[in-house]
Amino acid sequence: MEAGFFDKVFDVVRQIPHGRISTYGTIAKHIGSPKAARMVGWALNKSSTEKEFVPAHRVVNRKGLLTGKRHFANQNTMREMLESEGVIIIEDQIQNFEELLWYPSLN
DNA sequence: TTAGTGACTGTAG
DNA sequence: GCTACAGCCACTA
Repeated sequence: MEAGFFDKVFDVVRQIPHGRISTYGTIAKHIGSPKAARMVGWALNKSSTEKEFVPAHRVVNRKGLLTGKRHFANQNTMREMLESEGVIIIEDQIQNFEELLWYPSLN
């Protein structure tokens, strides 16, 4: 079995530390396809079917905007989960976004 | 099988 | 700074 694009995405996303965030492009680039950022979002959408929890709420677009919140059960879920981790969000926009941004490290 | 769609990003004007 | 377009891969109908 080879890890597909989705599996790689899940693996990277699960490495995001508590209270930190990352972006679709950063993850896609880490996997090897910077232009396939869309697929990262697609994978996260499917992540709800994964047995192991995937912190999809820690992944936002490059502006620090919660563009994926509408894919959660409730549109407040994503913000609430992030806030519970200490992330400050105002109108779907992550504050101190650049400081919280986490870059995947090569294992 | 083909066509359409999607939680995005980088480049160009 | 903004808008417009192309590229990327997988899934569904």
